[in-house]
Amino acid sequence: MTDATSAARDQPLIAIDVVPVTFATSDGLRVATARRQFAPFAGQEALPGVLLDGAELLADGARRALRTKTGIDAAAVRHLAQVGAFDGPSRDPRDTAISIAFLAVLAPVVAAPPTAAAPAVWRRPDGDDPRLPFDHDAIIRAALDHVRTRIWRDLPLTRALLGDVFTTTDAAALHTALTGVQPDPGNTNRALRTNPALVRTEAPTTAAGRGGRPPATWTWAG
Amino acid sequence: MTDATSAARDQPLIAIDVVPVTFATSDGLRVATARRQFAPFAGQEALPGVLLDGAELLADGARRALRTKTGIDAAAVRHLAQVGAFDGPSRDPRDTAISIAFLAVLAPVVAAPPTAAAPAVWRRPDGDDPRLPFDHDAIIRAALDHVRTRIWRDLPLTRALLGDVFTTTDAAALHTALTGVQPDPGNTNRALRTNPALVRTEAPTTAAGRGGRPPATWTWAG
DNA sequence: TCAAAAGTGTTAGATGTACACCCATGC
DNA sequence: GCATGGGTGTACATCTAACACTTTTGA
Repeated sequence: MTDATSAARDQPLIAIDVVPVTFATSDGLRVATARRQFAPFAGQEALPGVLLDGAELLADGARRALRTKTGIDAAAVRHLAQVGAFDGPSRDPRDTAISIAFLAVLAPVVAAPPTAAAPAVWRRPDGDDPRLPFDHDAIIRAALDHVRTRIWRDLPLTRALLGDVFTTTDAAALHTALTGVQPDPGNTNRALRTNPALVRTEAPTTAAGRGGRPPATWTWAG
Repeated sequence: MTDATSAARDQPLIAIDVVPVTFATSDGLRVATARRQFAPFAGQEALPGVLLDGAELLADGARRALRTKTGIDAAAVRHLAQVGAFDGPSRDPRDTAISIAFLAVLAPVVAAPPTAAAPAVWRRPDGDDPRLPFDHDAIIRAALDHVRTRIWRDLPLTRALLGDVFTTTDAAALHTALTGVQPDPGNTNRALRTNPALVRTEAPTTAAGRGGRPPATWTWAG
């Protein structure tokens, strides 16, 4: 946005790639991919992505990628955050392109095989699935790092992951999914109790436990 | 990087904007701007920025912006970090354009009026200079926020700001410049002494103090 | 009543904050 | 020696981690 010569129009393509993430205590963290329709890498699973439109906002491009590539509606997006811009000659064999990556936290979905209307495939990010094309593995790593460093500091992000009502168990499971270590249940409860952003609810403990005392449930103040 | 139709080429322009930052105990934090040569906003001070070239890496574009707009050579760049991508219809009156912003930490410069070869104007970020065009004020805010949240956690960044050899006073002044509060000198010294990344040096206390005990000097281990 | 799972209490260690006092320098 | 300013020691609060023990549920 500096030179007057806007004729210098051999710029890289601008792609938007989205890392769709959900969390549920039963399933842990999940990242969605979809089968690519077009070359390059047609037929392979990859992150949903689009080329940015002329007058489109970056966040709108991210929502469009979710909708058109995975069938996920914008209403299901609880949180959208920019992760960063990725470049490098090796990331796209076709054209030079930069990718602006977004993290999208979605409401957890019922486990279902991908259909034509909802072609998303949900996978564990640490699973040993086949590696993704482009630099999508690096993008997922950056997105999860974004989450790891901001959980409980970024309240909208945390709320998007846990939902409006959640249990102590859910919070502990999220911590385990992100860091790999499971926190002391007692300390977890105390951290939630003393968090001014949370209030305890009397909501019935949703799912049937496998025995044991049902966990406390929490909502967000304000 | 998704649709096969690479004919969809009415994408926004890709600009690279750089926030050049230096720190010195005597001057505090400084951000450089340069007078724009071209429309829009020709003649006004703004962050150095360029339109990305076709095969150019983002970081290379940032270095080119520094060189061509402020006369700062890449060798003076101690640290370069991506801050984020900025969009929005109001940010450029000419074309739709997105900007990928970089933070560039530079070796402190001797205070000198801008020349044709080095047209950079160094200003205090919190000063009441006239507001900058585009969304450059927001970009500077984001870049400084990037520094504030990473200081002492991101060692290369911290080292770039303080230099290879620095005094306890320098570290305290950096803290003051970033947070506005000046830390307890005793605690500052202890924090440096117990930081495994630092070693104490016997370097002579460079500048003549205004009286008072000269501060300890530190270097980076490894 | 037993096992499972969560909640409460308590404590040791680490970390952070504050402040009184001591030391090195310029004038 | 006196003002200036950094360094050392110490006390106190806070946060963190760990663990023993209690409570609530399902089977």
